[in-house]
Amino acid sequence: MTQPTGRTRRTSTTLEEVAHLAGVSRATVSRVVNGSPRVSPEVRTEVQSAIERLGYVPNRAARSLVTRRSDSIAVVITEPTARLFSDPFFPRLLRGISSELAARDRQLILLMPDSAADESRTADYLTAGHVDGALLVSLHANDPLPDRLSTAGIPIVLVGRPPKGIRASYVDVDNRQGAQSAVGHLIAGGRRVIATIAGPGDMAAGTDRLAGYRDALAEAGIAPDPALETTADFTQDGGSVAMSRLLATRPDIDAVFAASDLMAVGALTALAGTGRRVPADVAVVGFDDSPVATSTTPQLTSVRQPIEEMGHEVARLLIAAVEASDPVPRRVILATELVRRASSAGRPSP
Amino acid sequence: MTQPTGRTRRTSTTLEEVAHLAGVSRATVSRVVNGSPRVSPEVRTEVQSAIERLGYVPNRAARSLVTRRSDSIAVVITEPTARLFSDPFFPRLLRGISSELAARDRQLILLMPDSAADESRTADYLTAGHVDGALLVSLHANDPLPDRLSTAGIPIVLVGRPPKGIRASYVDVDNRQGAQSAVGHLIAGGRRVIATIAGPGDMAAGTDRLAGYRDALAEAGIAPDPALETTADFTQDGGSVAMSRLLATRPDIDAVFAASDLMAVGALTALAGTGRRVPADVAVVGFDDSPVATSTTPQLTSVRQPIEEMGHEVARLLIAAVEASDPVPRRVILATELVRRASSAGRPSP
DNA sequence: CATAAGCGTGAGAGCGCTCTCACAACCGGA
DNA sequence: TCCGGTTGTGAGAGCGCTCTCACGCTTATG
Repeated sequence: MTQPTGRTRRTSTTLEEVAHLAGVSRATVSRVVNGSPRVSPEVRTEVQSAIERLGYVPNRAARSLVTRRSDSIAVVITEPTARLFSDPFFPRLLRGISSELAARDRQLILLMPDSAADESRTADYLTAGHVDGALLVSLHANDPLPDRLSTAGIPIVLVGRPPKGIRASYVDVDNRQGAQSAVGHLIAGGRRVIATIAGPGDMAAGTDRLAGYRDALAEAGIAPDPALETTADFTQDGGSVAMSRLLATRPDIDAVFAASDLMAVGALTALAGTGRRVPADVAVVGFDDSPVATSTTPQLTSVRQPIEEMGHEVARLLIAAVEASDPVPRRVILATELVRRASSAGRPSP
Repeated sequence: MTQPTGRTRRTSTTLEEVAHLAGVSRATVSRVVNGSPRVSPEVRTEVQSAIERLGYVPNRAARSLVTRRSDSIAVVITEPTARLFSDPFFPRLLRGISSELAARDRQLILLMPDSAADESRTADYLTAGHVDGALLVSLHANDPLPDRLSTAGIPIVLVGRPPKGIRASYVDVDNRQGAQSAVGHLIAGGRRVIATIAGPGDMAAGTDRLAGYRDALAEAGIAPDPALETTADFTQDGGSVAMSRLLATRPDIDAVFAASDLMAVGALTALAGTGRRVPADVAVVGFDDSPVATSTTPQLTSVRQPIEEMGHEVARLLIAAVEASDPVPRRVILATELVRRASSAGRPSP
């Protein structure tokens, strides 16, 4: 065997070498590696020990070339800077996805386009067939990506309920139920003038949580009041401004449900600015149960989401879609849990 | 051409087809695609238009098989859960790395091992040659990964100065200088009894920031006092406990420099618990300039790190190492910037 | 004018794997 | 006993690409 010229190359062991050592053909080694049942037990163990002895690892590129699968999954995070950097949602989700993919022996290819040009390049990349499927993390309305990918035949699964008009599998937490339990908790604590700072109207998490808020009021027989509902952009500053706006029209508010912890923090700031005490004068509940919820004074009651579990679920769904090439969209909704802390303690005298 | 049986397959265009359309050989198309200079201008444009017309995209697997490069880079994040989820460092870093890799047409393969078994599997994966190099993000002391990879000939670059004994390229921020400027700012504000809550002694960021603290005191001619130095684990609770410990021995403290914003938040809580006012009685400065710095009352003065830039730099360094197969370790140190906010306002009467 | 030296291009091998097909060995039923 | 079926294994093609080598042509050099 002639040694090629040029720089050192780590020549890793090949199927051929394993086959030779085990005294069988390449095909048989391939069968063992891929778990085909059509191999006699004796030959199987013989091959396995050869693999062990040589430290053989299949060459992904070669396999990929013939199978036309890459065994890799793209995770696309298209999110404006602000939230991406302040919300622990993304690392937690990635962790969940990562552990599921690792367990299934898939590569996680991360794409974080941060400009329009980038997004178009991302779409090109994905449709070029370099990945078996894609997980789309935080879709904004009118994002052309889902359509482009569906057209190209690339399986996708979305994290969070997609904007209207997009037909695709997704995994979401039960935002509506979570919000309802949060507001129900406020009502149970004796609050009656309950405002909400909802999320953007073009995001499912925004509208669903608002719906849950209304559900809880309806269930308690409290009439809804548009003056108690406002929206913000999930950020702290937005929450602060929204709270001030609410207080200006309804100074008698005794509780507020914010659709994110960050907005709840903003609300706390605004409330403190008007001299109101939390929870004595106004109770506050957030959503997400992010770390910031325990760094405020008082600590924030919040709705916890099973984020890692979302990651697992979304990865599982995508792998199933890739393997089945089964176009029936599925959705998985995960339950939330209310975490009670000081910011929503019931009022002493109801 | 016979159509293979089985499910639909998206057959993408190949070099062969482009070559045929352009009336040249595969080799020439390959030259054009890879930017070889040995192609006449006429042929080049002819080929390019054929590529355009067919929407040709090279098959990575096939290329990889022959070049023995994967054009993909692993990013390994080995970090205990707590910090990963509360610290926006990671998403920001990933963004920086991602944009650099995308620009250089490399895939970002994300690995987040979350158990010992996982870590061993990660090492196996990396040494199997599936990636051209690896970026190791938050190395703990005694991590065997750098050594294993170096031995296997996989180029690595570290984020943050590595623990002693590891010889590898890395990118870090100037922790020492950053800490020094923070403490210098406290001194300039008239503070004299300045404590520090340092990070863990086995992390470079911990020891470097402590050194910067001492530098600033020395420069101002203030004698160091062991009773004013304590360490914590970069978490909020740790910071709170540490602050209480400091106050117990030195109730006359008039300023504290915490080596992370989270610890600074903990310190704020502990200070409030003893009735001390910030900044009137005690000034507080953090490190990281994370979003939490603006959600506290008062807002936190902090040392900002160019995290995205770190991501860019570290990716650049790794690609250079891969291409040059040049084993000379390099290090790049990036400057920090002090962001002044209310928590460290100078005292009215010095 | 002969020879050398470039330059642009094509032919063809081969990267490591999977998968189809052929085939030998063995089985049980008529 | 013969034959169709099953089972385990091997031979060999070929996935799409790069890269070496050879070749014909043009241009400088002695």
